[in-house]
Amino acid sequence: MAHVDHRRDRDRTIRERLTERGIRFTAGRRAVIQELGRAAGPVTVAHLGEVLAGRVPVSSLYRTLTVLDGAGVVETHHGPGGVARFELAEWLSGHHHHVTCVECGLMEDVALTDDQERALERIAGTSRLPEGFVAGGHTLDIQGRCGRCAR
Amino acid sequence: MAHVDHRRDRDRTIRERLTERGIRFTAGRRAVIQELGRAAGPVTVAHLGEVLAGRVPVSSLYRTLTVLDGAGVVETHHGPGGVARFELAEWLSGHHHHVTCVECGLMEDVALTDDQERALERIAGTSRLPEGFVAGGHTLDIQGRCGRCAR
DNA sequence: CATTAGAATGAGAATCAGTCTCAAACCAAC
DNA sequence: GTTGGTTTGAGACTGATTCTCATTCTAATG
Repeated sequence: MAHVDHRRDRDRTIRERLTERGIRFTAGRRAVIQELGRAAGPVTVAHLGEVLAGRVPVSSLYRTLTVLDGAGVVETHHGPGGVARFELAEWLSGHHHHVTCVECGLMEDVALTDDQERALERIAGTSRLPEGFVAGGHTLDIQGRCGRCAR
Repeated sequence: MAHVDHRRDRDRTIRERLTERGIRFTAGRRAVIQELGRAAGPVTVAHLGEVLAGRVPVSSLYRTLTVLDGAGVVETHHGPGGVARFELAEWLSGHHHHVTCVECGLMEDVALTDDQERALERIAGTSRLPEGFVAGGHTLDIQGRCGRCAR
């Protein structure tokens, strides 16, 4: 499915997907999705809590994110420190990879060129996996230090 | 630095590295390292606890792993569920990547061919990173289901 | 071989991210 | 505007990880 570009369209698509599964697209959920759409990479619950300034309590944030993950609308990652980070699923934001700051844990999106992506796909697709392992996707993660931490 | 092959050599090298930093290479630490050397991929503290059958208490395991990580002897990863997994650093085990089971969190090592690795390095090295980000290493992670969970 | 100072250990308390519970609020449809 | 299922908020709870501190070890020294 193609990357969904405009907020309006995106919200409609998400609403449809949720409705299909008997899940409501409520204000809190919309707020979380909007925030994820703004972010430059996967964000933590702590971040969402701050940005949404208490409008959505932590327990609801976690629940919302779990529900949305289950519905395939958000994806969950675990950065340094074991803190979960969330972002819109790739069918909404486009396929991409991440850079991770080993110092502060910040994650940001990195898009590859089509050539790079093709090459990466070939690597992932032809590598010898452990017996019985069934591959789904792949992620290239580049580690280093973010602008702030690099000093 | 080249991948250290034999346990004897490996332990000597590690001892030197630790000694340089005023860190002792004690029985508990040796046990942990030996176990990491046996594993087919990054393992959890719970796993180490079982395998070492209570010979090393949890608090010591965490401390040991933290110390060894700080000394560059082990590396820490965070799999699904946010549970930390530990493995020997690459200068000891050789550069490699991982497959991750999205179901149970199992991680196993995957080595690429030299060609694949070169291609991957080129991709990581030429991708456009966020302003100010200084890249260190890269990791290709292949997600899917392990033999057990794929059923 | 005894001394000693710094390093390491064990046990349990403390922390913190994330999950669960349950009563109250909501929503969509009738 | 009633109803039944869904969502929400607050706070209790869990489980992984970290911290504390008194005790034990180690390695170097005399």
